[in-house]
Amino acid sequence: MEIDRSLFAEIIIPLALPKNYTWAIPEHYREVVQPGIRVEVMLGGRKKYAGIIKKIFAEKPEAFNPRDIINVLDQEPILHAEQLKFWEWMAGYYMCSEGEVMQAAVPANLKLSSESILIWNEERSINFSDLSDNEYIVAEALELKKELRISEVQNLLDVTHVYPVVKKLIEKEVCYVWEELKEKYTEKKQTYIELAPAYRNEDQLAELLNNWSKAPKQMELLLAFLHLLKTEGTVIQPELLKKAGASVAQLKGLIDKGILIAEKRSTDRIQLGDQNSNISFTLSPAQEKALAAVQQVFQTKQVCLLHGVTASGKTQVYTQLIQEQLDKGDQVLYMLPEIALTAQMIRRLQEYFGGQIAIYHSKFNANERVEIWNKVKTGEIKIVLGARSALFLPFKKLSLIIADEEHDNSYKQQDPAPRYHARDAAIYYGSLFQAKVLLGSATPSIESYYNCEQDKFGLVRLTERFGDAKLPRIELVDVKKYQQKVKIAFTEPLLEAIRLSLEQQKQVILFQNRRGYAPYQICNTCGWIPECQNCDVTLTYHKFKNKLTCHYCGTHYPVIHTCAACGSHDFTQKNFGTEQIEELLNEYFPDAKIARMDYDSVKGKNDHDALIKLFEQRRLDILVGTQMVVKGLDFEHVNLVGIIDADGILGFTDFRVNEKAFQLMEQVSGRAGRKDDLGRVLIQVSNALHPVLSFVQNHDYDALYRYEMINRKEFGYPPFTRIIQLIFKHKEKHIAEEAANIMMGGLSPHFPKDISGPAQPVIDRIRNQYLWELLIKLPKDMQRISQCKQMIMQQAAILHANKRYSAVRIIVNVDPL
DNA sequence: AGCACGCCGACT
DNA sequence: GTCGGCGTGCTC
Repeated sequence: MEIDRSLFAEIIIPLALPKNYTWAIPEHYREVVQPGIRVEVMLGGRKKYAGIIKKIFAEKPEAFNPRDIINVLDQEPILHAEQLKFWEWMAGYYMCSEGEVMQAAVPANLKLSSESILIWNEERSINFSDLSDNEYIVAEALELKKELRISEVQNLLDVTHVYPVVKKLIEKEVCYVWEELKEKYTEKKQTYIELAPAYRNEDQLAELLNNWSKAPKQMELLLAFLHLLKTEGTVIQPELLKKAGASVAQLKGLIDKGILIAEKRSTDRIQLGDQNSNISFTLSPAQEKALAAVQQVFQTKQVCLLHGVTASGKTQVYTQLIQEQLDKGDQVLYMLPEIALTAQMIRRLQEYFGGQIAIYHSKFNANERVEIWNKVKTGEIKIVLGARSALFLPFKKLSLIIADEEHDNSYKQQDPAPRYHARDAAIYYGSLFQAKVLLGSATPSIESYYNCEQDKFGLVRLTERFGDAKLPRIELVDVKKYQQKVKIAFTEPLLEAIRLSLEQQKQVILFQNRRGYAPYQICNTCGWIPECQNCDVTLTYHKFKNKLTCHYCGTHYPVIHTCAACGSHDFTQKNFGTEQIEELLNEYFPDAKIARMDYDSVKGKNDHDALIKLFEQRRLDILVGTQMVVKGLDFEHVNLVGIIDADGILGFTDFRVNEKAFQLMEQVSGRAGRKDDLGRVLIQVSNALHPVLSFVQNHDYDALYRYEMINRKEFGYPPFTRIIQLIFKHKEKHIAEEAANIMMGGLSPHFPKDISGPAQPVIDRIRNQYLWELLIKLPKDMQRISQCKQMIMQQAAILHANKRYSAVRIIVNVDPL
């Protein structure tokens, strides 16, 4: 028998396949393949993908005949072994495929796209008599060039639909389709302008300038160049020409004279700039103590929670820790929730670390992301400041991960799989590198605090605000005292407080957690409330757009004037959104400069930064906003924060109400007051006895924690358990419900006490799909959890084998919080 | 994710 | 009679 020396590779391709597929490695690629290298593979009839080799083995699979790899795309792996391990863990833990993890992890440009190409069929006898005019044109071009892209065919023809023509040509065997995998990543080349070596010393340059006689325009240009060189370090052609208002010809004059040189080279889009500007700063004694305590914790524990009140200067502690890693030559990942990644924050860190820091989040363009990817891989980039997606960067020698604002829900990816929690995943990822993980928050999540109590994480507190600043005074205003029948937005005490602040030339932040103008409207005759057709959510009136909007799915509706239930035309608008609050403020304070910050008013990221800048520079007096005003912003001159409607915050339907309400109110109030002025926080509320309010008033996180622990124990929710949420989706309500309950039946013999059933309808219906939910609450027992996951997969397979339920989509969400 | 295969409504 | 809708299933 012939000895089979063939090799095979398990390859991850960016698809939601139930498992990884295997391809054969042809003889001539044997020497160059290794895990982490991308290869081009064929899947199905004509589709090609760039997949990543996970592992290489010699045993031929029995069940199928692997196809050959077509091509090897890299000379060296695009990631390290740690990342592949991390993907595997994530797929297992969050119950998704490794392909889905790859989708989330790898920048689009490292995944490849296929572009169809038409190839001239040499075998066909050249007889064009049976072709139409358009077909003839294309066929002729094909005969000449042998191949054409679809896009080129488009240019050739004067019709909008090229596909029918192409289809006919293929049928008539004039050509066939080939597909080319094309690397989308193109290096950006730019023309750099530099001084010619002869003029690089001061004397030579001075002499040149002093003896300048002709061409004043060129002189001007040269001076502009020197200025840019001094301020920016490097000079690129378009910037120089723009700044000097000069033409290419004038620049060419200087180059021809041998004074300047132009060089085209690929730029690094991320400006790594100069090293460490090292603005020195000193830690306060409290910060010093906290830093030492964190270091102490890291001696014995991998994870440390830094519980520091707002404006206690956690960032300075981080900075110090980051510096330590840099001194060791290691890398650091600093994660922030997307919303807190503001220009203000970035600027502050760049001041400390100069060009060594790279910013990374999903809104970056693809080329930039690839560059950062590569530089993190080689270790050239030491610090990455990024949102949750930065966790997937191919770090080489990571020694510290910071997850700031650890409690923030946006660390959890909800929609496309992998439904991962970046804070939790960071702890596993860190463990692969023996890296330490620092969680920071002024209002820690209950589960993290619980982990501290269980001695799993270390806990360090920072209870003093930086620079002697005091915590603001928090006052409750009982709205019931000030309003008659109709709900009002502003009580007299709040108006008075705003007036006072404006008189003192101070700034005011008003917080209202509802966008739009009026959150809902109600028919005065029968009480009918307009709702979204998809989501069963009340529609919010937006005055500016003059539309009703569903804040859940984003659908717009024309304004409704006629009641759908009784035909009455008499509607009342209830409650206040930020839009209306802003309008009311303009009436109350016509002279104040007022701005609104919410999802509708800040479209792009730049609008957001611009607004913050305006406020920072005190060009605005009052800022009205939703949650957006809360995150990671420090303003020097705010001495009043008003919470318009605390009832709205305390009345969420979520079981985490209290935790969320505390977080929101605590974070907003943190915006008030600085060293010279402790500031005021006014909370308008009708239920002034709500316990959370007293926790907020006393800034007493521990009291909230104890209160929540009792609540959670009653409901059997985390942190005592691991939760797996199963969502069943189907067009027909009862089929989704039945499927959910059958799953429950299948699971309950094995996990009798863990499942909360029967299935519950999920709050909303999205895109005509009905959603039913099952919750499984498991003790933190590794074996039991993996047993349960296996059982879920098994039951799902059984369910799908039944024709009736084969179209039920099952979404598995592990730790759905 | 594609894409082919396959089974029921409005048209040259 | 067909063209074409999108529901279901498979891809190493």
